[in-house]
Amino acid sequence: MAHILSAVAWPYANGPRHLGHVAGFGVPSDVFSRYMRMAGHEVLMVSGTDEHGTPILIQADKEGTTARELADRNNRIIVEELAALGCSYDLFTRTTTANHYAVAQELFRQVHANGYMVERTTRGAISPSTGRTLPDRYIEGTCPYCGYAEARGDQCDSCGNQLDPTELIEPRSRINGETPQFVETQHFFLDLPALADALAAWLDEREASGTWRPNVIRFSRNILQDIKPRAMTRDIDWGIPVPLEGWEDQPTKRLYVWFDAVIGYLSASIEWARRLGEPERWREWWNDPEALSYYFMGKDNITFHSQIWPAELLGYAGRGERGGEPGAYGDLTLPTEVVSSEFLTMEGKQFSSSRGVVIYLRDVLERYQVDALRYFICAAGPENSDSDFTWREFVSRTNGELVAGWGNLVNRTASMIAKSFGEIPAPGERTDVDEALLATVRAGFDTVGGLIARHRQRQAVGEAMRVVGEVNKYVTDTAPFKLKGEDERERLATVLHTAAQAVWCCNTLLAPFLPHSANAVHRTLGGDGDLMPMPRVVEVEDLDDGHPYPIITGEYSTTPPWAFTDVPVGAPVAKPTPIFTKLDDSVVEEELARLRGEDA
RNA sequence: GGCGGGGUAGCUCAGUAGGUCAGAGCGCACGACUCAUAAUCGUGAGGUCGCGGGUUCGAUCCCCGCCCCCGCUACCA
Repeated sequence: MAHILSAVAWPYANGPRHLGHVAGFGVPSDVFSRYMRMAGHEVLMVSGTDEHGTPILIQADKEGTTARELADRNNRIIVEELAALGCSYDLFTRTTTANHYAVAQELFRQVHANGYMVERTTRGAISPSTGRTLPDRYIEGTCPYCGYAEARGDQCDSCGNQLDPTELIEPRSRINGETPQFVETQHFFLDLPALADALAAWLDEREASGTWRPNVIRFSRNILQDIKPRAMTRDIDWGIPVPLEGWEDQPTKRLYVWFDAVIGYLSASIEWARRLGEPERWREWWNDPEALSYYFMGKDNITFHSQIWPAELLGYAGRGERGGEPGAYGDLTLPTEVVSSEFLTMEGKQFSSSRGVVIYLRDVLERYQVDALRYFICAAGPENSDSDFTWREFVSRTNGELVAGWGNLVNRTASMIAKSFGEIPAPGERTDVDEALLATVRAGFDTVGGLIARHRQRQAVGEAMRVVGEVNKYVTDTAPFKLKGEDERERLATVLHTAAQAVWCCNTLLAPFLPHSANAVHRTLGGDGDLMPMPRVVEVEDLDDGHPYPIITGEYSTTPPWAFTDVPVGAPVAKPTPIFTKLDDSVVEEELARLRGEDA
């Protein structure tokens, strides 16, 4: 048994999440966490909404509200949709808690004290009317190379040249059109070069473990090549104050949103322990060198998890070339594995809320079964390369695999049992066919479990479905529906018991992927209550400042073991109702019309 | 431009440290069966494994060149 930190990327609180988001981090992290709990490990799964940064501020301005109000609203939306998806967080919180502020400031202070946070004067663009940093992306103007009038400050979309915003002809703010001011400004830089050797040593060790996905480790090594100090503060009035004398009171200097967002993994762990009433409990996942940590995210986040976050941890511990010592949190463990997904596209195009190429999670959850979506993501998600979501494939996988394959197996098995016995029958003597099926099912636990542990969920779910296929074949071959004679009664009982036993176990194999329907199947076969625990949304108050907000949490100690368990002989089985809903082909056209903006 | 990923049956993809490696699922055709949401089971057709060279007894898998698609390129998160 190990302590496993399941660290899930923090969704940015600028609106509801779309399928690309949950395919990248939501579902994979939940499958992994649920499986690890079933396998007997002590899992701590944390995340929250990331609420600082320029985009939220701008959007709030646009809507005539405050950043805080906007964050409150979007936090609630995201909490509700992730809970509905069944993501079993121990704590899903947010970056605007007093606890998070304190933890982020503690890290900054110690990294600074250890000498890895250096002050520098830089030239940057600010908005003259607000004094806020104007990120390169928010400046546009005429490209000096090709004359394109709407080049962005970081890159020209027309000719592809990389730009410096000062090169733009007639630069203007994309936010309000004003001319940006290029000013000298003081910022703190994380001295990544001073931590580069330590980072490289850590990556060497991680690479040697052989478990990282190849593209992730390669990319991480790559960005280590020309590593430079990176600014960790911004001129902005929305964020965490810089906890140093002379800086604290400056209303326009704040920590860079990415500096604080990754600290959320630690602060959420601490908040979880505090809410539990055992405030030091988080240390089991963070101070024990044997503890394992897995970070789930989309590939656009790799830099922050395989470089910035480990650098912050190394700097905090004083493990760079300048030495130093750990702060109050002690020596914190670096990521065991950065598990990055690729991107999900949508009918061949990249998701884009602004261009309307988007399917929001909540819309899907409103119209379709949550496990149908989870199934699609597990079976066809962007695990090792980009993958495409199409409504046609969604319908075809749901109908062909979930409904006709798995759901129908449950249904035909339960129907026959209900009709012939009304309860799970006790088996008579088993034949070779029966034993062979049970052996196949038993072997499934090692195979499927091993694949999930290695983050090969597509193959894992495929393997589980292959076992389902074997059970369907068994039912067809043994043809219990033909065993009608009184002298065949015992054989019938044996066959139906074996089928029920196999379905019972397949349900366990599929439970990390399909937790909601696992509960339905469980009851169909006479099980008591829920098989898989579900997260719940709880209204809480900030532990330090009383601000109310919703969290996702749960009691997962009742998680069933990842093992062959006996189907309850004698448990009543009634005529079943189908677990999964078959989708009409018209869904495809309907949804495509919706995408085109026609109301269906 | 740089870095990375990918181009394998109609579709979605797996695969080989080079020699039963030409595969799976879906779709299609045919057959079996009827317990089940017309679900299930079996059989079959189908591909010069992006293009051109090279190394080798032998390459889809290694090397070189080329074409095409996609992503990232670090102060948006």
